[in-house]
Amino acid sequence: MPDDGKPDGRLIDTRSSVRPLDERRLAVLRAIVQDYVGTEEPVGSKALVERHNLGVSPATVRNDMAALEEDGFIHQPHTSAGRIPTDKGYRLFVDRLAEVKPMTAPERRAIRHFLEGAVDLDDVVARTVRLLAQLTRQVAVVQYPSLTRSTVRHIELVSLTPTKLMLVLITNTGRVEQRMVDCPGPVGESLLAELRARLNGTAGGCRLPEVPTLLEDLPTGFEPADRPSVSTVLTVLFETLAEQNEERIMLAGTANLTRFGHDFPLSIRPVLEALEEQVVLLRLLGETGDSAMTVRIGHENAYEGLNSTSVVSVGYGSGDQSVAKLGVIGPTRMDYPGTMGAVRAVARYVGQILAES
Amino acid sequence: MPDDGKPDGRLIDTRSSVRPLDERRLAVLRAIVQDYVGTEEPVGSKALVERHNLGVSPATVRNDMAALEEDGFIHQPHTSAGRIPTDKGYRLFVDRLAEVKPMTAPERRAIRHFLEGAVDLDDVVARTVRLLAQLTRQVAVVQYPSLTRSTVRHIELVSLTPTKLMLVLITNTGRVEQRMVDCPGPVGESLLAELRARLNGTAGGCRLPEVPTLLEDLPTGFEPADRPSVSTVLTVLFETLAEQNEERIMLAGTANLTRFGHDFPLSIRPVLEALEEQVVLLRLLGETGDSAMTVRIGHENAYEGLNSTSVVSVGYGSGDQSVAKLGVIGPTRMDYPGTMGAVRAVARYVGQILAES
DNA sequence: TCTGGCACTCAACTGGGCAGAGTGCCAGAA
DNA sequence: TTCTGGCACTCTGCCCAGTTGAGTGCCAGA
Repeated sequence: MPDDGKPDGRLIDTRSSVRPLDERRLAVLRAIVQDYVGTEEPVGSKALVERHNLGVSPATVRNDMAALEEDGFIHQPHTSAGRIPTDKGYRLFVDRLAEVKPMTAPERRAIRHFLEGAVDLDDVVARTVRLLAQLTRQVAVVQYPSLTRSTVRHIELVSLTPTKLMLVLITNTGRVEQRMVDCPGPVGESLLAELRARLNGTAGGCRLPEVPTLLEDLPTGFEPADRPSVSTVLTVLFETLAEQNEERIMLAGTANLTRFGHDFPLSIRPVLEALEEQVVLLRLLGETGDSAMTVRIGHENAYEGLNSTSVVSVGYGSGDQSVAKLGVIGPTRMDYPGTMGAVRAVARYVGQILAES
Repeated sequence: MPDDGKPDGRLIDTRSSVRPLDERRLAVLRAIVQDYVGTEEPVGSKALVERHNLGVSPATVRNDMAALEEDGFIHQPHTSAGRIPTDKGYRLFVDRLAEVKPMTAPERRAIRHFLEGAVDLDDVVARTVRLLAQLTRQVAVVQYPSLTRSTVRHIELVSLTPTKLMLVLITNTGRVEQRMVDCPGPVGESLLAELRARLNGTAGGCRLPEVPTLLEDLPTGFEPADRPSVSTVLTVLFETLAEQNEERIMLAGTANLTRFGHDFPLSIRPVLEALEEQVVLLRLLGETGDSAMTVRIGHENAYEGLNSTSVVSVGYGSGDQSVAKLGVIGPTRMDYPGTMGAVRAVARYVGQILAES
C-alpha cells in the first residue's frame, strides 16, 4: 500500500511553501511520540513544552495538535485528555522523523561475543532469538535459514532394512533434513553407493530449487529393475526440498508481553494466539523485504490479532544473500529507533556468524 | 516428599473411629473444590447445600468448614467471604476424593485419529502438544523422546572434506542427531566404510547409554595411523549420546494463560518466564515418575514462578518403556479429574503411535 | 449431633462532590 | 499573519459516605 504508506507525502508537498510551520508540527509529533512511548500516558500541550524546548507556548502547541489531529496523526481518548499517536502518526514518525539508533560499541561487542559462542545452527538461532528479546525487551522471532536459498552440501542414503532407506539432506547453512523412504523393491549396497555418488555428483553444491531439474533424468542411467526405487528416492527428495511448510521458527521473550498495556487479558490474548500459529508468524516474516528493514504498524498487519502491535523485521543471510528473516513484535507504542537499531545489528551479526561457519 | 504428599493420612487415621463425620467433611471439601473450580469464586455454605445434596443444613456445613479450615484444607480470603481450597486441600482432593475422568469413546477416537495423521516424529510431538492444549484448555508441554532410553538404529558417517565428517545418529524413536567432526588426519573412503560397519555392527540396536562401554576399545582394531581419527569420531559420538541438554521440548496453549486469574500481569508473568526456560521445564518433567501420573500442586513445585500453578505430568513411551514425559500446566484451580484423564489418554495414544512407527 | 435464628463483618457497589489536567476559543501583542 | 496569555469548559480519577448482600460464628433448642 504505497499510497497509504506515505500519508505524509500529501502534507509536505501541498504546504511546502509554509515550511517553518510544518517543521514545527512535525517536531511536535515527534515529541508526542517520544513522550508517549516513554510514559504510556496521553501527553498534553503543557508537559510537551516543558520537556522539549520547542520555543513556543502551550497554546501554540495546542493549535498544532488540533491540526495534527485533523490530519489523523494523533488522537484524543476523550475531550479533556492529552493526545496519543495513531498508527498513521507512528508511520510518519518512522518514515520521516526517526533515525535508526545504532548500537553502542560495547553493545555490538557483546552481541558478537554472545553469538560467537554458538556451537551449531540450532544454537545460533536460539542465541539470536534470546538476544533479540533481551535487547528490545519485546517478543523476538527468528526463522531458521530457509532451504530455498541454500545449497546442497551432501545427500546421504542409509539402509535401514532391505527396502527401507533413510534420506538425509545436509545444506550449506548446516541444516539437516531427514526422511524415511519405502522402496518398492530391495536396494543393495552397491546400488545405494552408486545412487549416493550420482546424487552428490550432480546436485552437490547446487541451490535447492534447481535440484529437481538437474536430477530429473537420473533414473534412466540405472538398470531398469532399479529404476522404481531410484524414482521413489527422488520423489521423497523433491518433497523434502519443496517442503516450505517445514520452515521452523523460534520465539523468545513472550514474558515481555506482560508489559503491554493495562487492559490486560484482552490485549494479550490474541497476540499469544498469533504467536502460536507458525503459519501466521511465517507469513508475517514472509512479508518482510529481503534486505530492507520492514516496519508494520498496528493495522498494517494483515493478521487481525496483531492489530495493536508493530512488527519490525529484516532479512539476514550468510554472505550477500538473505536466507531467512528475523524480527520483533511489540506494542505499537514501542521505541522504534532503538528497536530498529537492535534488529539491524543482530541481523548483521547473525549473517556474519553464519557466513563464517 | 511422601510425608507432605499425604497430609490426609493423619486425619483419616486418627479419626477413623468417627467415620461418618469424616466422610461428610470430605464430601464438603470435594464439593468446595468442584464448585470453586467451576465458578472461580469463593464458595459459601448456603450455595453448597443448594448445589450438592449433602443432606444437612448450611449451619452444619459451616461447622465442617470451620474444621476444614483449622486443618488447613481451605481458606477464607476475608472474614465475610466463602472458602477457597488451599494447596493442601487440592492435594487431599487429588489423592483421595477425585477419580481420573476417562475420556469418552468419541474423544478417544478423535485423539487417535488426530495423532495417526502425523508424518514424522516432529509432527507427532507437534500434534500431541496441540491436542493436549486443546483438550485441557491449558498449557501443554511435551518432551521429545529422550535419547537415553532409546536404542541405536543406525550411525552414519558422511565425508564432507578430507578431514571433516558429519556424524548422524538415528534412534529407534525416529530422532536424528547430527554433529560435525574435525579429524586430526585425512579419512579415506575405505576407512570410513570400515568404521561405519564396525560402529553399526557393535552398537546397532543397543540402548544409547550402553554404547560408550561397547565401543571403548574400538580404536585398537584399526591401523595405528587411523586411531586418532577414530578416537575423535568416538568422542563426538559419546558427546552426542551424553548431551542430555539437547532434550527438546514443545509447548502449546500459552494463550490459555489469559484465562488464569483476574490479577493479571503479575500472575501470568512468572509463568511465561518459566515456560521460556527449557531448563525449568525439563526439570519439571524430570521430577515426573516414569509410569505413574504426577500431580504437583502450587507450592509443591520447586520453581518459584510456578507456585500458583499445578503441573500434571506422566511418562509416555513406545512399548512398555517410558522414553519421555508430557504434561499440562494450569492454575491450581483446575479440573483435576478431567485434566488427568486427558493427560493419561494422550500419553497412552502417543505411546501407541510411536510403537507402531 | 444437627438446626434455625440472630447479630456481626466486610467487600463491592453507588452517587455526589471535588480537584486537576487538558482543551478550545478569543482578543490582543509582535 | 502568527503567536501568546487568559478564561471558561469538559472530562476523568479519586475520595468519601452510605447501602447492600453474601457469608460467617455462635448459641440455644430439638
